[in-house]
Amino acid sequence: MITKINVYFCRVNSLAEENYLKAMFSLSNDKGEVNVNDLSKRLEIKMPTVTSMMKRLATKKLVHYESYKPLKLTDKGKKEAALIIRKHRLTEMFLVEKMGFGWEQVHEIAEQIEHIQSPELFAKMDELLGFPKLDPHGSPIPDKNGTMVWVAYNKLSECKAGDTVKLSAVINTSAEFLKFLNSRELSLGLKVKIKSVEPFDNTMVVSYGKRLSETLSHTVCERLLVEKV
Amino acid sequence: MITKINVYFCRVNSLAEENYLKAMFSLSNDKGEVNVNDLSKRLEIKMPTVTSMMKRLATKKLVHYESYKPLKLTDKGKKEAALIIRKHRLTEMFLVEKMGFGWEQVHEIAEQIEHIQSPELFAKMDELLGFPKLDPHGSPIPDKNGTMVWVAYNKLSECKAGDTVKLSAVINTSAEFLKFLNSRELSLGLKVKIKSVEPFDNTMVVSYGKRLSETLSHTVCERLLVEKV
DNA sequence: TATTTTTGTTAGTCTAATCTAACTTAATAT
DNA sequence: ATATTAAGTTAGATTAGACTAACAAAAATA
Repeated sequence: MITKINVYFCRVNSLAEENYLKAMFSLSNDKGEVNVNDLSKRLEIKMPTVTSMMKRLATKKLVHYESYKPLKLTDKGKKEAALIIRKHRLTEMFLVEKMGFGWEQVHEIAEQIEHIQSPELFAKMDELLGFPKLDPHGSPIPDKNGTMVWVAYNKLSECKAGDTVKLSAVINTSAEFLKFLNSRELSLGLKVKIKSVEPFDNTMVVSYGKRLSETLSHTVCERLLVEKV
Repeated sequence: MITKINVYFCRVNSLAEENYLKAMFSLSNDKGEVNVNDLSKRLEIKMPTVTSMMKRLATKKLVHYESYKPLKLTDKGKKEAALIIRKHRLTEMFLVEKMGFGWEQVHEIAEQIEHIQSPELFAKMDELLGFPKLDPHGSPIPDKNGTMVWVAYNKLSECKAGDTVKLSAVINTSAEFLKFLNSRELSLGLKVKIKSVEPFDNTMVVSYGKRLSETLSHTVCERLLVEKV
């Protein structure tokens, strides 16, 4: 006799749990610590609720919890969080690059789709996007194992005349800023040569692609992250 | 003073409620009636739970509920259900046609994505798919208002020699059957002419596209729905 | 028609996830 | 150093959504 075992939908962590993990991940300071209060504010959930959830996540070995001490994700917790962020960022990229959404439209949708349980779906997005390492904000996309590769970027504004750099990421993306980048044909991966820096206002004159002399304001250069080449 | 009103996420019906509505819709008989028992079995949820949910859906005017009488969706309930089915079918089609999934892989994923709250996402899928009226099973896709257009189909097996018909839908799709159709270049929308019907076993000889003489078994003809042209 | 079976309901329990009120510990400021 | 404020916890209530056990109504059958 065969016993039927239903494994339709094996959700390891609930939707609520996933949201706590993700928020903790993004709020962690350099020591990996988070305050109950900050978490409470971020999630718009009252502190006692947060405390009780932390106790639960601790029994699941996702969080180190000790009364009155700062919260910390365990390695397991970090990995789970990174995998959710992976799904979020892949979704955002997919919506923008493959479905024609505007960048400002996709966050809300990705907030929901990041909870979908289907490794195949996200593997397919990854494939169709060409296995990107960074999303259009320049934030790293964790890999299938939840590993996030952080590259040490420099701001373009910190480079000096004569440097040749690769455009790798963008800080504090706004729809307007992305439109500006588009209008100047500035895209991630682009090689840019710094021709001169105006000492008065830190404006840079750069060349790239077919554009041999473009001027970028300091405000713009502060928001562009580059790798030296 | 401005009062902040958060309307981040206005989920009208919970995930559980949506699943009840969808199940009721698909179990409804010609009178639009469903039994508590059948619903309970379909959802794998015990009858008392179903009863109590029905009372809740009744207060939300989604279900007509009277003790010991068959359940019925209200018009409002039917509409909500149809909209979920719309999302499910658009998702399945999108996964197959735009992302390269196999038909057998997409149901599970669509079961989750159908609950995503984002009219924009599904409008975009609809657009990218060219506003399809039928999914690859030949099931109708409800429109944005939850209206489902049912076309009166005939089985191919019920047609006679000399008829020319348009292939419009498929009954009881299995991965194997769809593979078979692919291998013979039989696709929805295709015009097929019936050359002869073998009276012994009801096998049909048909021509279509570049194939001037293909033989289709009765089993296959029983599963192909057509419109006369 | 009377009995049995199936279907549906009621009552009460449980867990997840939220809340408020009251209390405790830690941090800040006088 | 003490008083005040901020941060964190405990206790207890609430709602959604599930369950089991027991009962009631309707349908099927003898």
